Amino acid sequence: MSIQDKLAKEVKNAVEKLHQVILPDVELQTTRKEFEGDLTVVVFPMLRQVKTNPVKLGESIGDYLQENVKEVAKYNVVKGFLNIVLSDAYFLQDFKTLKDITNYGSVAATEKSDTIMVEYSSPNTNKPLHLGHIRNNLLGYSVAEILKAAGNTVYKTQIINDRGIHICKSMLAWKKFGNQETPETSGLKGDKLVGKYYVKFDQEYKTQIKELEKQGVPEEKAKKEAPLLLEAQKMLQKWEAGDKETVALWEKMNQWVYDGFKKTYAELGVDFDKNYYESDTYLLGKEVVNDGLEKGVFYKKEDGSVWIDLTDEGLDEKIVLRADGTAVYMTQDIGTAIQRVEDYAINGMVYTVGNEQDYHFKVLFLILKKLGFAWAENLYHLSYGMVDLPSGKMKSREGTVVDADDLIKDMTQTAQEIAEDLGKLEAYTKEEKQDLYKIIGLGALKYYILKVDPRKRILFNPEESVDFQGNTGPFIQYTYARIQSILRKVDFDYAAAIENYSLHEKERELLKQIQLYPETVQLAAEQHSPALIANYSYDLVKSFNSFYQNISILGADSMEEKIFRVQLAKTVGKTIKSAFGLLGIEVPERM
RNA sequence: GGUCUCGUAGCUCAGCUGGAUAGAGCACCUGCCUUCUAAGCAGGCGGUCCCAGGUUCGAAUCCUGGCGGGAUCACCA
Repeated sequence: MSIQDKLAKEVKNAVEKLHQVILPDVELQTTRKEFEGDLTVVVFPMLRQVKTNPVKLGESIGDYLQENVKEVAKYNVVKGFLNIVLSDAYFLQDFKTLKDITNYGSVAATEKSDTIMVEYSSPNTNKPLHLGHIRNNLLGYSVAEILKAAGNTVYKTQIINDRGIHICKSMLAWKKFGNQETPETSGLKGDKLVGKYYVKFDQEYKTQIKELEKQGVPEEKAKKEAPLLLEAQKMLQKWEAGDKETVALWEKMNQWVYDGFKKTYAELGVDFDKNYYESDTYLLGKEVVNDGLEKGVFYKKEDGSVWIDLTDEGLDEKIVLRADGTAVYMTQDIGTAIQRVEDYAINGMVYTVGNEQDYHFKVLFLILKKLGFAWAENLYHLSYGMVDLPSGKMKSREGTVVDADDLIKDMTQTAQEIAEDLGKLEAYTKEEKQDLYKIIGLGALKYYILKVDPRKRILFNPEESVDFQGNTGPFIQYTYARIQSILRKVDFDYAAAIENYSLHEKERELLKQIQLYPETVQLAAEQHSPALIANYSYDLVKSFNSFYQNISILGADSMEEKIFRVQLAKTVGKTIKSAFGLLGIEVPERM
């Protein structure tokens, strides 16, 4: 039983004994820094049932606890707040077991655990990844890791949008203007090469529209009738008909893109257990829709299109199959969801997709529920805000994007400049340094993105580079490196548990912070929020640095102190590494 | 217009399942490297928690109504 549960129970006992009143529950919270104490009982709510003054009641409960609970050292009452000071013995005892737990903070999966598939990234195959994808990737990867740590079995996946008119645009432009250029001949990364032709298409398309307008064609009509667009549409039809040449080109160019993505994912440190391709799953969706039509979940309009009526739920009607029988976005997502459950026996899914699709997922989840799937109750749209630039929205077609590869390179470069300025790394080889710069640069970027609430939109200003000081990734990495440095210097055995020890205020603070880790992981999993882990890491590290700067570890007076403080430092290091692992951020042994 | 979402210090953000005097970082100002890594620590400056009502012993937090930003309401994905 946790100390919180134990205290809550004892407070109930106390009130029952002293006032013959049975409390429904007891509110316990961590004591605010300004007051002396570790845990605080809020007395106010009890006044409804116990007619007395809050200070007196608090004091009588405090007396009872001090006498009957061995972990309670003393107490004080301020207004209606009963502040409880826990004994050093309690903290030491707790730390004794905690310091040797290998996966501190994580819970192993059991038979009762959920099996959850986390979808993230899910790019189109016509252009390279940009900053928006980075946010998506980091969030999805991190939430997957957090769910794992919280005791779930997790599969990571992405759905690749490999079909549709947008791919045909790149293909057509390459065919027309590409002169058979390949990643090898151009030296361009595959996804960059394909993206180049996507932009090229748009430029040519716009030129054609202007020319048509000059000839007196209205803008709307020109947009629809530009020869290039018509040609792209024709290409899509050929693709769907299985035209050999078109399919071969499609395969070739998609492969270029996959090769490019592979590199970016590796740089970012994210991975997938399974890829799904839209071109594979959209047909299954159609079958399911037809089944649902028989069951009466959907209905057919006169023109043959299939719809679902969600007006009872406060939503609109939504199309699930076109009049010509072809699949829409929704059809494919229905099919994909069902395919996944068949493949992996999952009972829950997390979709990491931008908040512009809130409505889509609301509808998707409702449809799956109406189709009667039990697992539909356990679907979650991890919706996140867009990443905008000071100039506004990022648009691939207009070239106003922060490219993922470029950004990673820039961050590494900045890390290098700062490190060279500080000049602490002279002793290392070129390769070691380069690795370190990447770890730090990526640490800065990942932390910067993950520390904010996913729902909020991020304004990213490339001019003001991401910080490396204060509440940042490098700050936390630095503390980790510093701890490792201390551990390397230790020349005595520090395995023995310390008892009968009087805790320093800073040690006590730090211990309390360490104790919070497991519940933070659980909360982060419940809320699908890496930000909670990031903020926890920061608080822990602040606590440690204050401890580190104020009292000496290796220079402590007694051996007992030295041993205990080294144990503390080591445990903090372990916790930082674990927490950053959940964020997908590496920690360096030195920096 | 309907729906969803965000609004906290000059800037970036915590806090939001109601609790004490609203917290960090950046920026600005003061101190601290002959002793464990100063990417650090200690401190100062800085707030009508968008506004107005309501519920409550108690509201940044919950409810209602405004205001402002964003998203969405396609036989696009």
